[in-house]
Amino acid sequence: MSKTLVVVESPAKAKTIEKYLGGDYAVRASYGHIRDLPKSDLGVDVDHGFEVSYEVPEDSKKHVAALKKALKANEDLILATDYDREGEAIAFHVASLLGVDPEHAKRVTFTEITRDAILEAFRRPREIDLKLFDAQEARRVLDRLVGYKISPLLWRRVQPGLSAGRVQSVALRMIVEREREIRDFTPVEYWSVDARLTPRGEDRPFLARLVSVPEGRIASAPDKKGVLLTAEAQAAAHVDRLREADYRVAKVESKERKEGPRPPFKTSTLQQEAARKLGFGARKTMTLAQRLYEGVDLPGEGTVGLITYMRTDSLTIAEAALREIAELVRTEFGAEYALAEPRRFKTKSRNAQEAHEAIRPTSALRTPDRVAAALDRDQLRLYTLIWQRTVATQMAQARFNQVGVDIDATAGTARYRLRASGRTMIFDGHLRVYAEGRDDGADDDGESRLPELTAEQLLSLLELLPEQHFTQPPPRFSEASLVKTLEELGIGRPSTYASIISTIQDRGYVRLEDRRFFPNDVGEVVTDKLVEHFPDIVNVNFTAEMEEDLDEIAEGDLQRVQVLRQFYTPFADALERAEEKFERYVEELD
DNA sequence: CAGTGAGCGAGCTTCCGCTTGACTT
Repeated sequence: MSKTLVVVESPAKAKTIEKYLGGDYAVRASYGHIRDLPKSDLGVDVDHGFEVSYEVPEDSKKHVAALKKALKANEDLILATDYDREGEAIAFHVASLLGVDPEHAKRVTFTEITRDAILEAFRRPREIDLKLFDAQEARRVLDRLVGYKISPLLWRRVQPGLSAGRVQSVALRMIVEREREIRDFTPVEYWSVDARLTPRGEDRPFLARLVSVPEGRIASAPDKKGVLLTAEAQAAAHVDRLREADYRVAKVESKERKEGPRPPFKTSTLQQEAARKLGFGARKTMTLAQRLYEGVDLPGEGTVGLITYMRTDSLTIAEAALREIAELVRTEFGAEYALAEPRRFKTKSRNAQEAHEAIRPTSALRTPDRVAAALDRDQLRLYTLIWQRTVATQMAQARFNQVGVDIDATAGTARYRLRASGRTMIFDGHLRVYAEGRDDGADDDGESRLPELTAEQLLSLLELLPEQHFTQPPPRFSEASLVKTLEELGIGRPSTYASIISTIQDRGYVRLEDRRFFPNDVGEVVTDKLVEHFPDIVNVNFTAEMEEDLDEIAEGDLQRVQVLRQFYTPFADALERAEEKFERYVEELD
């Protein structure tokens, strides 16, 4: 019987797809990239059109051998690697290593692993997109040139074993510059005044904040417009007059506010939430997620993958999954929690390639309770987080009653205004299942319960509470906030976020203390040298500009060699100048 | 003659992005 060999990246994915495709197909995994530039040479001929030499890394040899063997046992080859730049390159390299002409190899792509999507995709194979492959190769070569040309300079002039790269050096620079902002920060003092009030003759106290004084509106912080209470004496003068004032409700504003759920998880937000809510590092989160993805033994079901692919930048949820979640919400929580139409989310991140779905349970019906016995404690905690976040995306908005109360305080001719706000939940909606965690440092918005109040109502003053504040320096990066910022800048990919964090620590550039990044001396020295000699490359916009060029290659508007030459000519000059001027760093580094 | 030490030379480190084990902490 003649069968067709299908190649994907991941063995777990291979298993699932094989199940959907049935007996005519044998599905095997490449285990990621199987061919790369050599480890110990540049592997790029910069004088001859940036020609590359590839080799199969030692660890990939067994996988290539397995694929070759599998192709012998089958008739045909279909490359079903991810629908993105890297996936296209893997397809190209697999074809060429298996002796199939990449120009005529059969290529199939899909963005969700569901039966319908797979079967549909296999109905219409296409060819490998050579322009997209060209863009990938340009990316690969550029990263190699940056990394392998600059790093040796650091070995000679700063310390052996150091490294520089398009991604890691920008990450390091952000940490170093943040530290300097903190060092240079001068706190500015300012004051606020709160009044504890109660309706006259009653005991239902609430807090209101002083928002304007006779001279004008108060600035809530030094960088805001208005009158700033800069010293205790200034606040005290107002407090003295306010002590004698008459308080009266001027206006009560009540409106309903609605709040929708957060989008489903992608790699970066999963890492952020797992850090906030569970205290997991990025590496730990990814290892646990990998286990959930690969699957666990469930009684009666065999080995089942519990979540979709965990290295993704997509917010899309498959239609079939949306239907299943909607059904679950209706039966589990009732019709008032359900949506008339599925809620869909669009990614805002630059540079997203969206080859996969969002991270979601493979079946919402596998509730955390039902899988608990098959998971260890941390796996279950992470699964629960993913399950809740996903289900919440298909639940009704939460509704709040938002009340704002303006209060006039009159002391002789002096007129003051205070404001109290409160919020009560009318309907929990999606919050019944999941509420996003807050970063520490996020200010409590001071919203609390207010008594029923009406305009013209008279109030009694119970207490005045002047409070001293100081402006705060920006916070040091955590793993999660670093990843978040990198993603916003389009730097790094879901598969590399955790390793970026490791690299800058392994090199001794930074250290984590109380889960915050602090730069070490060597990190500061390297950053200064790189900024001095390679300002264009350690710039947060460098990757974005590179991506634009890569898009043009993929569109066929530019050639790989043009982009590389345009990059390399000035880069080679900078290298030469750095070679002359980059002074050896002599001071003792620990 | 055996052991020591100075001096020399060779070889290594490194990128980003795709993927799992294998193997320590």
